[in-house]
Order: sequence, then C-alpha cells, then structure tokens
Amino acid sequence: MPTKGTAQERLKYEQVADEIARRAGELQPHDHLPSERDLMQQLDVSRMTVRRAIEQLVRRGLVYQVHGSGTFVADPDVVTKTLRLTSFTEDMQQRGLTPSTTVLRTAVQPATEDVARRLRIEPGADVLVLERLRLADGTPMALESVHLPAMGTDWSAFDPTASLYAQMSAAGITVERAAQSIHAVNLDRDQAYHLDQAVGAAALQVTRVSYTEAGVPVEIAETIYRGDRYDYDLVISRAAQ
Amino acid sequence: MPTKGTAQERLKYEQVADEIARRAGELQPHDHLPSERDLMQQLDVSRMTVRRAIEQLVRRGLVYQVHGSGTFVADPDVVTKTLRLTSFTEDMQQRGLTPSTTVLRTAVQPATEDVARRLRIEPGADVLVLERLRLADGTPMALESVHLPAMGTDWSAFDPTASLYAQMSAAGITVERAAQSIHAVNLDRDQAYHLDQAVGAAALQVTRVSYTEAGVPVEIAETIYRGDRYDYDLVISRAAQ
DNA sequence: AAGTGGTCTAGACCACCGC
DNA sequence: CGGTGGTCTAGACCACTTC
Repeated sequence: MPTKGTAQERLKYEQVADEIARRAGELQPHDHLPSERDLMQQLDVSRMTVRRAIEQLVRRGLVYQVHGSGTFVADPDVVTKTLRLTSFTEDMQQRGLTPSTTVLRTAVQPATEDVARRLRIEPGADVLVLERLRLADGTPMALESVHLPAMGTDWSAFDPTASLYAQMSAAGITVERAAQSIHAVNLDRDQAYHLDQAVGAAALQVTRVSYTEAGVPVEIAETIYRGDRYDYDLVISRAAQ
Repeated sequence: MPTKGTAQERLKYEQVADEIARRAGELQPHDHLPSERDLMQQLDVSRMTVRRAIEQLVRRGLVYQVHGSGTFVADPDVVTKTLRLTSFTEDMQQRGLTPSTTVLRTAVQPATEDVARRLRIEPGADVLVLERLRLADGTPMALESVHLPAMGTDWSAFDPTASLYAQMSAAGITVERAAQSIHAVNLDRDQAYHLDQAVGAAALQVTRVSYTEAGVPVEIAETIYRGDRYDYDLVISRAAQ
C-alpha cells in the first residue's frame, strides 16, 4: 500500500469532482456521464466519495441527476456566477473594474437603539462607524455606512482605507452568513452630490447584517448603489433549500 | 428484524434531523449538543445518517459545528427566511397579504432577438407573453411581464389568472434554478399610473430567467415592484457554495 | 490522551427508469 | 428485467481541540 496520510494535498472527493468536471467539459449538454459505479471503479474510490463529488457539481449547476436514469451534463449559461458572500472590492474586481475608496467619516460612538438591537448589544455601547464613498475606475459607485460592535477588538489600529473583511479576519472574526435587504430609493441632495447623480435618481439600498458561524452579528452595512451603474445579480437554486 | 421497507413514512435522516432540531430548541444558543457518536447510539442509526441530518440543520443555520470541539446551537434571528424560489403568490402570502391579479395583456407573438437569445430558441419562434398587475390586499404592488417559450406545450388551455408555476408544473416543467438581476429604476408615466405612484418614484426591477434541472430556460419574467412597499430579502451563506 | 468532527471504505437494500 | 441513482450500515483512520 502506498503512503496515504502524508501530504494529502487535497481531499479525495474534490479531486474526483475535478476529474468528473473535466470529463463533463468534454461532452455536450445532456450527454450521459458514466454511472456512479463505473466511476468508482475507474477512479478507484468508494461510491460515497463519487456521490459526494457529484453532489458538489450538482450544487454548482454543472451536472444533473435523474433517479433511475443517470447523471447528465447540464446546459451551461447560468453556471459560474452563483451567489457568493463578497466585499465591494471583490465584487468590482470580478466585474473587471478597479475599486478605490474615499473615507467620509470614521468615529467611535454609542449605539442607537436600532443598531444595538440588530447587533444584539446594549444601547449606548461603543460601535465603530465608518462612512465611505466607493469608486470603480474613479467613478462613484456607492455610498457605504458600516457599524461594527466593539467585541473587545482594538479598533485603534483600524485602517478605514483597507479591506474591512481582511481586518476582521485578522482579528479572528469570520463572516459565515449575511442577511440582506434590498430596497429602491430616490437619492436625496447629499447622496446625489456624492454619487454624481441627479436628485431623485433611483438607487439600490442594500442593508446587510453579517453573522459568524455561531449566528453572532458582527457587522451592519448599508450601501446605496447608483441605479444606473449597478445590478444585483444572484442565482437561486431549489436544491440549496 | 422488524419490517423495514414497508410504508417508510419519511426518510430516516429527516426524522433524525427533526429530533435533533427539537432538542436544539430546548437548549440555549451556544449550548453543546450530544456528540455524533452519542446521537447514533441514542437514536439507533449509523453515524452517516446522523451527519447527514446535522448537515441539513447547519445549512438551515440552526446549529453549527466546530472541528475538534463539537456541535452547538446557533444564535437564532436570521434562521427561517433563507433564500427560496417563490412565486409572487407565495411571496405575498408569506408576508401575510392576500394576493390578486389583473391581466393587462396576453398574446402569442414571435420572439424578439433578445428574448430568443435568453430562452435559447429561434428568433421569431412563438412565445406566450403575459402582462399582469399584481396586487396585495387590493393595493398595486408590482407590474409583471412574462415570456414563455412554446416548448410543444398547448397554451390554448392556459389560464392567465391562475398560478403560472402550477400550470407549468402540470405540463411537466419543474423550475429548479433561476438567475435574477435586480435593478433600480425611476417609474415612467405608464408604470406610475398602474402602480398608483408618482412619476419618477424609485422601484425595484427584478429580471428573472428560470431553468429546469437540466439547465433549459423555461421562463423570462420582468417584475417592477413599488419601491415604497417592497423589500427584497435574502440570506447568503458561505456554506452554500 | 481522550474526545470531537471530517473523510473514506465496502457492502447492502430500496425506488425508479427504460427496455 | 437489469441498470441507475437514493438511502443506510458498521467500521476505520485522520485532524483538530481540550485537558
């Protein structure tokens, strides 16, 4: 038997998933893939590992399964752009734009009733407030207002121009889930000024509350995107449930 | 051995998931749940079944797991309202409102270049076009324009006032995935009239392309929601990936 | 070192599809 | 009927956390 535990670069089911994805790429939409039993023999793994690999691919929308019939290559098109948890920076880079940021305001202040309730902290407790103008290729794209609870973190070393998620991650905070609410608003005079838009122009107001794996809220962010330059794209899958 | 295959009301892992969820409900957030090995003994199932059950609960945001440490009850709050594939009817009912519909237009017409490309059919091929005003508790909420490809279906029996998804389902078409794009727009005169809003008021324009499990597009829907009465809520999970 | 979740195996039976 | 995916078992070893 070959050495097994040593330097197992990647998980087996991921390697299997990659291999099946590679084969699917060489076939046409709706073509039949080998059966799970064939694949386990060919790739020398157990059936559960094959199933787990295929499960990933189904979730990504790359293949689909029909009960007594088989596994097939899916029609592409929608693939790739599944819903992900992204920062403004990543989001813009993905669209091929260069993001930049102007800090409008940064302050430590007592939490309002509403903010305290949503962050599940005491009203009046310290929160870091950060207001930024986000630009893409030098053009104003969004106005962002972020509230962060203290959480024993030392915000004195905080750099408002750098990536927020990166700094939170460095502080041991990992965002696992976020609730978003999207609303349409007409820009007021101040907002229109910052975004270089006409007063009353339609804009997307996205309010996000981010949570750790344990369901502890760690961020409230309210972002107002220019309506003429920003779409909120997402893919909903019934399988996700 | 007891009879096994007969009348197996529900899947084992679902029953196990329910039982674990019940126990979690009686505990406080961040309380420790029994280990997987304890649960498999207590519930007399294999470990894989326990893991599969817990996997569901993690996806629902009800519990969370930490590698060498254990399984814990999650902080609630966000739970329940995960992203789902819903119709206007379900959506409104979920918000406690009574939906109704006024049909503005219904016609079979040749597909435009753009519609044909998105539905992956020939330009000029027949599509069913349906324009409806959707109301909640009698108040106009949204303007909806739907394009359906022919797909050999007999649209002559089509009832524009009834649920679209129900009729598609009856025709053997199941929507499994949908790509949505959300945009902010200012209402034009005609839209404002139908929605009982001021001209130029901000509104959410949601464009959806629905696909079957095999990735075949079966519907294009463009819905314009009143900005003052409609939020688009969703929960993004990193686990979803 | 003991206990936990994470991965993987080899095998079984069931439910469904197409011939 | 044979082949397919869907569920489930009993056991093993690994990686990580906690003491």
